[in-house]
Amino acid sequence: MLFARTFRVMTDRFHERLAERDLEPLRPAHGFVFRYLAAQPSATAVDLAAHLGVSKQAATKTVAELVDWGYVHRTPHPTDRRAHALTLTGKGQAYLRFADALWAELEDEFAAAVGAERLTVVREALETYLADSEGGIRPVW
Amino acid sequence: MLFARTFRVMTDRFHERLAERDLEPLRPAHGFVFRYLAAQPSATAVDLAAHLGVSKQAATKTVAELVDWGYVHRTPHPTDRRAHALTLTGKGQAYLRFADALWAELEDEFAAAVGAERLTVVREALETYLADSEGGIRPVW
DNA sequence: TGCAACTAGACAACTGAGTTGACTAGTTTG
DNA sequence: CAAACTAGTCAACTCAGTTGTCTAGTTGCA
Repeated sequence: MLFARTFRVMTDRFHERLAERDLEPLRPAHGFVFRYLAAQPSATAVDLAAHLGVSKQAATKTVAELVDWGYVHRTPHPTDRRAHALTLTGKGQAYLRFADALWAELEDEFAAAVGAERLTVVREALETYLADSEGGIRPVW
Repeated sequence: MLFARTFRVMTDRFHERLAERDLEPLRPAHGFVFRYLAAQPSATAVDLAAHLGVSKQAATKTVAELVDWGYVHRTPHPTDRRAHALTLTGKGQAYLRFADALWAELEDEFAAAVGAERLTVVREALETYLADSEGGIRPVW
């Protein structure tokens, strides 16, 4: 429950600050899309769906939104004529940088509240735990 | 992002184990309802809605489900003839104990992965951060 | 005291982010 | 080569929320 509540507080703050920027109605799930596409250039919608743990249709819908908004573009897939390769546009990359800065800000506040040493321990602990738990990640928010 | 992913992994595990018990289709949000009602006997649906950060109608729906499933019951409100006081049934309390045990199990596994000392630090850090952030909590899951 | 303003819960219609099903055209494999 | 599989698209559907409305109950103030 502690994790849940902490996560909630941080996410709320993230989204409050995001809302101040008057961007498109980006959801937390979009964050995972951006990150995945940044890490996997030329991913397809089906790849993304598997990664996100949703149906291909849901992934395709999300991608369509991001394409409409100018964050992602679709190019012909190098080897499969049925598929599109999805890549972040410059706007998408700029958003990712902005989001990273925002999360860094929130972590700074966490450090201010609990101490930088503790934050370091927390980080290490979480990284260890996640290394031990590798698998697909699906956003819950 | 670390928080998000950690949270996700733990929640997934919680719900996998919950599914093994063949209970009603309880959602993560229900967890918050149980806890709130345990802490606030005689809460009303509107109280719950405010706490959860949802509309009164959404809260009422959720309560109706839990009433149907036997976890919550409604009694006349002591002072307001329009309202119902919501309380956990024995079944509701038993579920809460079970859920707590399950979270404790997950925390044990966390400790096994990262060390009990680190878990303690993590706990303290999160509690400090939350104490600094008090406000309504709404489940994101 | 009476009345305007407010409010709890219920009912209803709606939204949107997912789901499943179906289909066509493209791909893989034996 | 053909059967089996699959990417993306379209469509219908689900469900956990939303907003709007309404009636009866409550509060506060003149």
